[in-house]
Amino acid sequence: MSPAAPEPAPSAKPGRPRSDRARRAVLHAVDDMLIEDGYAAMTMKGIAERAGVGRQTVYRWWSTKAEILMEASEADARSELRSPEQSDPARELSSYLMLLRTFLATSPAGVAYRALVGEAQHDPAVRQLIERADLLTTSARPVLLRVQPFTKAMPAIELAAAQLAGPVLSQALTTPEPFTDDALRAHADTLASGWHARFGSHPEAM
Amino acid sequence: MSPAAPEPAPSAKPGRPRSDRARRAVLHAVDDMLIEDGYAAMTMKGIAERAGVGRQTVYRWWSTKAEILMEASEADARSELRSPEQSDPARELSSYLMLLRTFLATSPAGVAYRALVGEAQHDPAVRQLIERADLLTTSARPVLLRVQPFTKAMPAIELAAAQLAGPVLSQALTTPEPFTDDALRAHADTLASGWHARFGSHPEAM
Amino acid sequence: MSPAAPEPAPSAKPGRPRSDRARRAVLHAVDDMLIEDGYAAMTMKGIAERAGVGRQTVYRWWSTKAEILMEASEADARSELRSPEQSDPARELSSYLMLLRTFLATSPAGVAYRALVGEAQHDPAVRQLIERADLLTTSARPVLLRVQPFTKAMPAIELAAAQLAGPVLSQALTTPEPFTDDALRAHADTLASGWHARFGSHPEAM
Amino acid sequence: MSPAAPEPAPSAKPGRPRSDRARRAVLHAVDDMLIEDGYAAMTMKGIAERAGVGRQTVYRWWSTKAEILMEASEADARSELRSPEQSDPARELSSYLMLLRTFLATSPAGVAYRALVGEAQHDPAVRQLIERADLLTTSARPVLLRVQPFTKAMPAIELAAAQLAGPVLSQALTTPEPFTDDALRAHADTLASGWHARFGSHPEAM
DNA sequence: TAATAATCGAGACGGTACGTCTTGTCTTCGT
DNA sequence: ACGAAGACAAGACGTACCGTCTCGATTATTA
Repeated sequence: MSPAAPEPAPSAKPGRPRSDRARRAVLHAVDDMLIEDGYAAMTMKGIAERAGVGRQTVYRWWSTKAEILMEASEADARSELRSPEQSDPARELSSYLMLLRTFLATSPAGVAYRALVGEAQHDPAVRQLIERADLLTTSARPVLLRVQPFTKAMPAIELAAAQLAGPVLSQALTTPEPFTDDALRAHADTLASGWHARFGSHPEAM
Repeated sequence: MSPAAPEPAPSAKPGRPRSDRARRAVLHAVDDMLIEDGYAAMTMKGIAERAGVGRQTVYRWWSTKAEILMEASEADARSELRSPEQSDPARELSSYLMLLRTFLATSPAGVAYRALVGEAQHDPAVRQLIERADLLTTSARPVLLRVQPFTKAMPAIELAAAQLAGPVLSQALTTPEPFTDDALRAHADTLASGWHARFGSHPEAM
Repeated sequence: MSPAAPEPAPSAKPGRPRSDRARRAVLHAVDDMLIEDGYAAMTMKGIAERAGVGRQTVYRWWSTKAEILMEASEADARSELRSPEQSDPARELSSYLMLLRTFLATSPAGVAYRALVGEAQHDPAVRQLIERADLLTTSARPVLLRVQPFTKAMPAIELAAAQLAGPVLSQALTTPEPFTDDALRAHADTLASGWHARFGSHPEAM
Repeated sequence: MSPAAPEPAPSAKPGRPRSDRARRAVLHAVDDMLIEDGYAAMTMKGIAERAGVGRQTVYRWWSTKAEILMEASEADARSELRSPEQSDPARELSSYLMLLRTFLATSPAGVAYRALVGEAQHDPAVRQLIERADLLTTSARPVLLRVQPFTKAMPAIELAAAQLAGPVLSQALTTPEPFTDDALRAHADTLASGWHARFGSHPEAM
């Protein structure tokens, strides 16, 4: 009887709206399959089947498995790399380094990131995704900004971030064993010294 | 009586010996195709056809295209990363860094190395090849050994190599632009200072 | 209101339906290739390419080239072996024999049948196809049923069919020259006599 | 002077003579493999390995597996199809038919013959081998010659052989079950009657 | 006693079909 | 219009066999 406003949705577009159920199913499938089978064994076909979703639905919203993986893991990656503020500058560096090392070595989002960096070496489109995300600089920046006031000559943030995080990423990508805590502390010390730190809250400093 | 040990054959195996012509054709094909088409577009089928070689012949001697690429580029990579001795320690570090940066950015062997590091993230077998080669430590070691006498506290070679080369490799793998010469010099300075170097203040120290 | 038999769809299955265009292209390709190149030179790969069809599409609907060939030629074979009714029993036998001889020697469907009998000796699956089709008995039966009333002791249809058609098939499979018309008439006479026929000399005998 | 040229051998050729050991090993291998794995699964490679013989050695003496199989089985086939003389003409025909049926159904040489007839439909070279051997006429001829005096109108030997043996071969090649003894006796009777036999030396005849 | 020559087993060679897999597109139905 | 199902053309995968070739070793005849 009601005049029946047939306008159930705030979405102005006609037709059936995108199914959020399908979107989440795909993202979860990708997350799971990466851990269970690895990146190489993941296929668009497999993802669609695992998600219980039509193949075309996947292709409609994403071009490659890398793109899906990016969307599935980027938020996690950023939040997991948010290094909490520390009591002193030396700790800022070393606790960030440990966070990063563990993220790359064991976190699902870290595994995803390594896979994406790998794929970026073969596929220019993935390369752009990785460059845009720039996870290293992005995650190191807050730490460096907190440490900067205590140093006399830290270089530009981009270089400093590479100096800080680059060795850890390289290690994760090319060697079997990640750095120990001691190694990371030594690395932090080297950089702190190199940046002419006066980390003056510590009386003996320099 | 018999004056000679009856050691007649250096080739003990029966059957037709391996064709060196085929081996070289495959390695050259891989080298060329990587530059022309990129790693992803390279296929075992394509390599065999390009080399004018049977498919089975490729599979007989190599398991994956990564393995071929490794054999094709490893020697080049090692020789291209042999950093010539410099007049002073500061130059040792920075000229190695520039060599490494340019190798990764433009050398065919460097492109191959990046592709292999990429593939190592997807394939454990390639991962082992990369770990065994350990190009960073191997190439940085001679430089570090020459610099070490001038520092008071350089850490273990493995860590020092990662500190030195890691940022350059990470940059090459994840960002669009390689480091400038200035940035590399700044990085060298940072490490030298961090390692408590007494560079040059004692020029006679050499 | 209407009871409305809710039988809207003959195709209950979801998904894209089978392409009849692809099916016919494959069957035609097989027909042509058998004549042009022979059975041994036909390959699943070649059939797919000749038909302009994906390889998987062929394998999806047929297991072997023999299966395709069977489907492509069975209908033709049956219709070509339908021997028209004759004015007298002696003619029934001899005209069927000539039909069969010429079918096996020159008809494309006859060539296909010979190839399939050949393959049946190597592949049990093809063997079953051939056994199920039982072309000899099937094609001879109508002839024998028309002749039977004029004989006193024709054996069971299966044996009679083998007696009638077996020599012609054997000849086609193992010797260079097919039987002449005279030979076939002599064969028909032998069987007619052997079956104690009182053919036509006594038309009222019916 | 020369006390008899030392020419002990009909083999005038220089060089190492053909190894009879290798020849027999190949023939045995083919015999065994046909029974164990079937014709289709036999390969030149497999035969060589099974015989413990080089691949080239096989190709040196035979072109195809069919040729080897022919050499391996022809002698057996001929001797197994030598039908012993019987006490009366009716028995001549029926005991030959039973011999032939059992040969085709169960004898290794019979299996080989069926495989060769099969291959002959695909390969003209094998076709010629089969035509030259003409096993049916060859084996039926002695029987027919012994029976002929007792018939008034047996056709030419080739046709008579096809009439006699053709149904049995066709049955063996295209149907699952071979003929029973009764069926073969009925077939013999039909032909005998058809050939106007007077088999009359036997009072009860006909 | 050597030289010559054809054989032997072994196994790599360039090719090519096998049957399976994944790709990205398309075509159908039901919601 | 979207979503699921699944067929479509294309083409790489790694394996098997093809028939040829190249080895070193063996076994004959001829000089």
